[in-house]
Amino acid sequence: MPELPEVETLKRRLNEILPGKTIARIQIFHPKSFFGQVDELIGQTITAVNRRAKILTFQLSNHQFLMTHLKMTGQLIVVGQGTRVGGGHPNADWVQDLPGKHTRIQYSFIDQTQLFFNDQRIFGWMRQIDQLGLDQELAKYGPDMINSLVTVDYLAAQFKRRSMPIKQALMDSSIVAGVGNIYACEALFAAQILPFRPAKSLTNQEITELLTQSRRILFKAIDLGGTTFDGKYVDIDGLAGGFQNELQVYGRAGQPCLVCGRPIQKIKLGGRGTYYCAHCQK
DNA sequence: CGGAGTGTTAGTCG
DNA sequence: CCGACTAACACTCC
Repeated sequence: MPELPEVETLKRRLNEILPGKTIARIQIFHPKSFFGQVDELIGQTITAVNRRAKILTFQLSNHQFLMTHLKMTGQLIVVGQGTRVGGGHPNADWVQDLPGKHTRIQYSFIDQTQLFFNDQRIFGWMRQIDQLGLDQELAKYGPDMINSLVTVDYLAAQFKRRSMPIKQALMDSSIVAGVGNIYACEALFAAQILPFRPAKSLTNQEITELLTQSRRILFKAIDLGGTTFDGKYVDIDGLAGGFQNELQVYGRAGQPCLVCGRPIQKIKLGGRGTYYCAHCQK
């Protein structure tokens, strides 16, 4: 589930409860889910939680970092005295006893609070890393779409030398970070641009509109706490978001376009499900 | 049983 | 070296 708005939502929630907590114990249940030195983390206090692209970083009192990418199915859940806070991929682990079937790492803090990293498909990871390593990792990413560093001129320069579909260019994190499959579909619909158009074919006016709409949608999704698909879990306080009610095209194949009434199309682009309106998007 | 799923990266080829 | 394309990662649900 996690795209930029979901990760940002998670960051804000974690920042309200994790700073000041000291790691007492770490249990790794799956070797592919953790990299780095556990010893660098034990006894350290979390001072802040930050986000860049879809990556979360936990800053520690010894100037090391705990870094995580949830990929498709990762979740972070903090369980305290009668409280449960977190976010990420919505599934039954949100409500079940933890550690559960998909718990890959468990952090225990000295105040008895627990942090669980659950990840069904084991694409996600957490790692211990120092400042230099963190900088090197983050250097692979273009600026966040919601960062003002992303300008029409910047995007135009990137797009004009690429023949790949604009949707793939929009989702290419080395060009611009934080736009995943859902929000790419939604932004292209809002900007009235067909997803398979070569990136280099966009006019400056179209790029301007795409940038404006991408930002608007991402900020709105953050305001609503992200997108939660599985209806079974949307009522759980503190975990679910509300943007699923705002989706215009994603997941609506065959249903009427909310603007013109014609059926929403679904194709595959770069191996990903792509939804659009053949009439409204040019 | 086959296919699809909210993300990224390694490898290949031109 | 760059861009385009594909497979792979591992698991659950429909």
